[in-house]
Amino acid sequence: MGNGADQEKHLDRAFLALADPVRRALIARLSRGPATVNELAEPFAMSKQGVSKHIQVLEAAGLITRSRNAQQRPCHLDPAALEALTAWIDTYRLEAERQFRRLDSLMETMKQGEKK
Amino acid sequence: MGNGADQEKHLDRAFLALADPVRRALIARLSRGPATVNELAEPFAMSKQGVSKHIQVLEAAGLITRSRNAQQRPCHLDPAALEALTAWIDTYRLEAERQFRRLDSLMETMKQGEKK
DNA sequence: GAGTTGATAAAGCGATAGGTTGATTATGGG
DNA sequence: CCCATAATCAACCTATCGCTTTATCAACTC
Repeated sequence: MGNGADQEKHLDRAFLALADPVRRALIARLSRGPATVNELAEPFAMSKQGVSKHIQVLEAAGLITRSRNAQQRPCHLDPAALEALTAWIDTYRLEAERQFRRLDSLMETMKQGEKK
Repeated sequence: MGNGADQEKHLDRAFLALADPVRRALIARLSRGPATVNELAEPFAMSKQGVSKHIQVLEAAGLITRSRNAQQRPCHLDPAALEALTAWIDTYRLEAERQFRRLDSLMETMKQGEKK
């Protein structure tokens, strides 16, 4: 075990974490620097507990890490975790683009053949 | 309307579409070329209707498009849709990395100050 | 036009995501 | 020690997700 299923679970959690406007807004905020739960919750028309849950989702997905400063537990965005996601997407985007180019040149070849 | 809420909804759908191992496998398959529902469903221990639903999720998210060929409705991966997602992620990843570098050079400056 | 094949629609079901409120746990200050 | 602050836990509710089975639609074949 732990072969690829864990990776799959991790991708599940990471992409699911991005599939929510509140969590994306949290990420946007955290990209500009660390912040506490209270700071993160302030702009939202939502209970602090609700935001705290969103933060836990982001943490479980590995997209953010947390430190400690007295009672506060500041959140930090992890760029490497984001990069892992773009890497996954790009694998298949690039493959698809390669296939398209292959098809294009095939059609070009066929068109040349017709002219003869 | 249509200001930014639609974009948010679109990102919701797109990232949610990626947050499932079956749908990611479908994307992986489609990156190597178009395929019909039957072809896509074949490798899965799941009803064809189940796979069809997954495909509809991918289509609603704009990640794939569909054409028509007799009774078949082949699926095609849309690389541009994938690129839009990496673009969103990279916006915040790059910003976060910029902030880290800024912090690093600040700490470097402070260390130099101490030496004096 | 009757049958066949590819794909979807509809309805139902268990699991879980996302939100609330109220109680509880740390940590620090006076 | 007592109190305030930061954050989480626990229980609960509703909506949605993922999947199944049954029935239906759409396009071709003979």
